[in-house]
Amino acid sequence: MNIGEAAAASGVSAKMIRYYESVGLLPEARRAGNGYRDYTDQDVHRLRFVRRSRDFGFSMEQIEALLALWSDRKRPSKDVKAIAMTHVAELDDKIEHLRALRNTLSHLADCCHGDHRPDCPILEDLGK
Amino acid sequence: MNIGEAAAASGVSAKMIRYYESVGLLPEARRAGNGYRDYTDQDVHRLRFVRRSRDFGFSMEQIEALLALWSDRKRPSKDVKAIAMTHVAELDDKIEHLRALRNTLSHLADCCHGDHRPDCPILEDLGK
DNA sequence: ATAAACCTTCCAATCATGGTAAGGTCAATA
DNA sequence: TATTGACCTTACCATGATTGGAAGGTTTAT
Repeated sequence: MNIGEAAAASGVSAKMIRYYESVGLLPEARRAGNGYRDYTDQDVHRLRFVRRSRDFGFSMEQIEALLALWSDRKRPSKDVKAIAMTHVAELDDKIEHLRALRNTLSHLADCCHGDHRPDCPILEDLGK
Repeated sequence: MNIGEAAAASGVSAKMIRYYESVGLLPEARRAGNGYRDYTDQDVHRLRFVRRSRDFGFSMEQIEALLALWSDRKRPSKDVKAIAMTHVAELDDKIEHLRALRNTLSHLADCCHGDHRPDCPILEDLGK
């Protein structure tokens, strides 16, 4: 299977497949006689795993660890859970941070009459 | 005032002050006789404005627009409010996206017993 | 035969920030 | 006065994840 077909089947762009290989997240692909990368269904399975992990917002470092655990049929589930819980905590932090920003900004905007007049509590606050 | 003093007074690092200048977010700084950048209290005020805008998560493009409005004493407040509301909407989108991820992942983690056994619904889901 | 659609590698850009290296300047101290 | 240390200058390199393009080789279909 060409890289383009593997990309279409996995949802990971050909660009990213090459990139993941170059940084060592994925092993070097086998090459066909013409020098083209050649992928199996199992490779595509792994690519989909990577894509789904990315969709969950895991960092490449975390994905590397998850991939290793995924390949190890004897891994203890607590190792996986630890990575997942760490990521949940990271997400909680980000969400809380954004929520606080959003509320402050929204409050400022509510106080701005938003018409042709120049008075604006938003700019006043930013200028403090 | 040297760039270091301006950095300390504004909370924007000297690195970032030079960077903002290089990309045109800030005008080129006056130079003292020795070639050092020279800042006034008003410059520091502007730097603080930029820093606070960054703290709010505004993009540099948005900050550029906000700076222009800030400098224009006749600006209509609705122009400012429009930028702020756009950013609130962006934040809402991000928050909602992260919240959905967080809940899905948290649910998967709840279903993982997290012990020495290898069975793990998290990896099972990622492998789908 | 030719054109389109692939593939290859290499290089550059994004955004905001930090680091570092090589060199000039200024202030205080031995 | 000489030196030291703390500044400043410009110019690169790196990050993380991704996209874009150029230049060139291969396959496939017309």
